[in-house]
Amino acid sequence: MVIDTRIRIIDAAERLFAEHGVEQTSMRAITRAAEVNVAAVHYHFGAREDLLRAVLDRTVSPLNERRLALLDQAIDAADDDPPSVRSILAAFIRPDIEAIEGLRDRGVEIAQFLGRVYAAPAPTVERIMGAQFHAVSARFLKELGRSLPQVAHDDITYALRIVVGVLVAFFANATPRGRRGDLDTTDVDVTVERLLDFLVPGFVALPTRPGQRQLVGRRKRPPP
Amino acid sequence: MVIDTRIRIIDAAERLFAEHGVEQTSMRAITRAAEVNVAAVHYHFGAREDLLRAVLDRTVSPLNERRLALLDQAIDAADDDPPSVRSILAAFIRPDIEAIEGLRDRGVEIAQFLGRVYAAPAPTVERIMGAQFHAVSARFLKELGRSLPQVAHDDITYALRIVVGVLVAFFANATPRGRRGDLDTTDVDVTVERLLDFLVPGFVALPTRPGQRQLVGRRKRPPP
DNA sequence: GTCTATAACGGGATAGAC
DNA sequence: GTCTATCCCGTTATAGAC
Repeated sequence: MVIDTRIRIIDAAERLFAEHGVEQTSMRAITRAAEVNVAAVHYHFGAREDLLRAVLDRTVSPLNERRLALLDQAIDAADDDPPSVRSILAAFIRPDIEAIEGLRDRGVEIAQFLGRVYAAPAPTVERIMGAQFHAVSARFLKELGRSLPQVAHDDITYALRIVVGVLVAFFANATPRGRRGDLDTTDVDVTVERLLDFLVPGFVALPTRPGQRQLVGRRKRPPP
Repeated sequence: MVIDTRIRIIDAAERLFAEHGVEQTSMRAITRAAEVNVAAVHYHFGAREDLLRAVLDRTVSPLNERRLALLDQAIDAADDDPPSVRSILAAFIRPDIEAIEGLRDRGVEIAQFLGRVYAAPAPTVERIMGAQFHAVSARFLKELGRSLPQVAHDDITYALRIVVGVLVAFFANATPRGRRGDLDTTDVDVTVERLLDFLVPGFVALPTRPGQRQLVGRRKRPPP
């Protein structure tokens, strides 16, 4: 074995999926980039979708595991109190920002990849990741509900969805290697805090129900 | 002419682009749906990208025109003062929400279409719409800068990008015809206000420069 | 204006030699 | 494990009959 064909294929696929999108990347493009024969990928993975599964398992699944781990940490750190909305959202956001930085060393512009996967998952991606995404968001919704007892469940769902959208926009426009000095993500802490500064106030402004104990800044619904 | 082949083609293309994405929609699928021959589209439009241009011109461009018109209205309504951030953002997001409702009558699930176009525009879409998107956002950035003189230009750019992300999230999850009672957009006013309630606090929390006259709720950057 | 037929190509998958 | 050769499909685009 030269360097392990299997790994070379996953590396190339990961990079090309990120760059051009899953559905726009042909197996031939992947094998060309990996300098491997077309048949090798069928030998090692089976069908195209199985290769996609291998890539998502290595690249996206760990992000969700880390999200849950950070959430548990936040809960522990808060003792018996419910953790702050900020700390919950930090657990949700941070793994992606870390990944953007970390994967640059592998030459993978993961940001746009995640943007696409989160925003408009291709049917194949949906099949593979759907259950996992659902489980993670269910867990975060539960914890957010505990920290915001006066906010209706639907409103929290809605707000978390917005968080995902913000990540998508953030990723989709993250310039490769910070070119154009555009969206600098080189300092993970700064980037996370900056996003939280924008998002947390939106959660605080969520409408509260009768026994409101929440905060200021109530919103007015327009006249009916 | 049966009903005008040209229109039938655009209608079908619009619907399929929205449903499956631009790059995933073949001309054959379009002509099948339009019950038109494959060659007809070449006769009427030329190449595939020219058809795409026709669809975007009819569906997305009017949204940007309306954005600018609403922005002008907001400026007029504020007399000589700079308009509020809320009114500027309302002008930005309202046309999309209106379109989601309006196009349902044509059977077009425009929401997912816009989500894809805004989040990760295909290269072809980028070629066609890039300049227009840039012009519109430049205009809004200018006005936001006037209304938030103490906020750095980069931070406003950053925040507007987040707004786009919020729209993307909103679109991506808007269920067809409000099925699953999920994200109800039947009342445009309510939907717009709800989004603004989440977004405006984030703008208010943007960092201000020395001569700050802005507001409360300052953020801390983490230690370097 | 609308059709059929076909050119020219790229895609995923597999059989079978090495 | 890895290669070549090939099958069969769907794609855009065009030529030419009607």
